[in-house]
Amino acid sequence: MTTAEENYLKAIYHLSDGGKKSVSTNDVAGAMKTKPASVSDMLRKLGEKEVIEYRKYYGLHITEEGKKQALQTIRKHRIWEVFLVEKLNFAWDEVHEVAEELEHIQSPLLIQRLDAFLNYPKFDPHGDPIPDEFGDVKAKPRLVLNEMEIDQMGQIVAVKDSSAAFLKYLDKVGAYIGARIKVLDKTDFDGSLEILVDQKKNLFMSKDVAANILVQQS
Amino acid sequence: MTTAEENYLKAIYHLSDGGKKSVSTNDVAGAMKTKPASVSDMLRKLGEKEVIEYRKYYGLHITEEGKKQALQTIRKHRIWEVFLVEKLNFAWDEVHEVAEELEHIQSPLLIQRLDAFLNYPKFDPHGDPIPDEFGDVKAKPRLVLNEMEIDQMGQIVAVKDSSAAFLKYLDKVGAYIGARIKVLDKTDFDGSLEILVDQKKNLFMSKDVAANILVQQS
DNA sequence: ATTTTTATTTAGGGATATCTAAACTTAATC
DNA sequence: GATTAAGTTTAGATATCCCTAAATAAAAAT
Repeated sequence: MTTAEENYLKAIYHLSDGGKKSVSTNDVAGAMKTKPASVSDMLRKLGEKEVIEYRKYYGLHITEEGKKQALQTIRKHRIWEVFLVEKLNFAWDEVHEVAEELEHIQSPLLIQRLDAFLNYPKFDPHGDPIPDEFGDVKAKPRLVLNEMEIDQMGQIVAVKDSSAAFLKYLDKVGAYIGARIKVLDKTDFDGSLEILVDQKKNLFMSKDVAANILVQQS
Repeated sequence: MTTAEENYLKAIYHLSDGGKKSVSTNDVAGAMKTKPASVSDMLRKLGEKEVIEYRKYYGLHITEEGKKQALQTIRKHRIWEVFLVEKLNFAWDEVHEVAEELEHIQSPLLIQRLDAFLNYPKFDPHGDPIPDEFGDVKAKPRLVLNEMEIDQMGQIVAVKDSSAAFLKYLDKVGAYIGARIKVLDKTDFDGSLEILVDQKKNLFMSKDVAANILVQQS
């Protein structure tokens, strides 16, 4: 597989939501920032390699083999992201571009050793799970914000209370679905928390608020 | 610069002995394991980019700009080698291929951070010097083997005594010009050393023998 | 000084990955 | 159901990097 093929396949995997949905030529062109004409050509090739099932004019489905290969690329990408953030002190929003290059290095031994060096991380700095070498993905654990420990990081994925008042409050304090958070401090006395949002904003939050925020740990 | 261009320029830099010698099309084809016809094409391109000075049928000279760029690629290659050996426990003779890929990752920040992470190494695992970010190369320090400290590594580069008897002795114990060594132990009493050769062979050596072996430190 | 050998370049072609423009298929609208 | 719109594919180009075969230049040999 060439670098371009790997990138297409990875995009297709994401667009198909892990193989669940059918994907169109235009979808792929959008994701890859190329023209539909270029995509048609690539889809024909990927079809021949049997990593996708391609029917002209009707879009494509990723095959089991395709999924496996896409997950290996995703695995490498996310392991490199962990390395960049944890060892080289990159910020979590600075790593994507570089990981995009590093993921194409061809060396099973390298990724195996790197994984060990990083102590077999299960999630990347964005909170996304790292597939294992067989392509198995751990479901992202979800928990209520007030159950997190100090120094744990995660991403806000949902709220329990979706009343206008609550959402308005979240908006006011700068929290939102997708925000990356880190628990800086917890007060045993009242269960209140101090949270770092997007690596910049400090936020004090009562237990009652935290109990209504669902977080995906990383 | 493309990956292929970077690789050609690096090969040219080495073949020209750092810009001292003129290089022929055939030399480059040999080093790159491509055909001379392919090289001619590439030389024209590199000439247009003014990293080499190319005269048809008469070979080429690398330019100052070319040297600078080649040294940056070499810098990246060697820094990655240090990473692979020191952090990921690769053997020094396993790293070249992977470093050959890693050196083409385009991110000045990455190499800067990696350099810091490795504590600004001056030599790669083969004992070759790592150019700094301006392309300046430290001369390789040479010293007599018995002056090395415990745990220091290096490469045998020459002998003071080149008598047949001495060379025969070296051969017998498995030491040779180019051998990679590490000082495992030193005995103060008689100045004798215990040496690891090529990461496998243990060797006891008297002070008199060690005093006749020149080593390049790394 | 001519011939032979060696080195090098040019010409033409294949693979990858991209593009624009034109053609075609399917879906949507009237 | 015909027309229009949207989506997709094909055709033809360009750029990179490689190849083989043929042509040409330079060096070596007679």
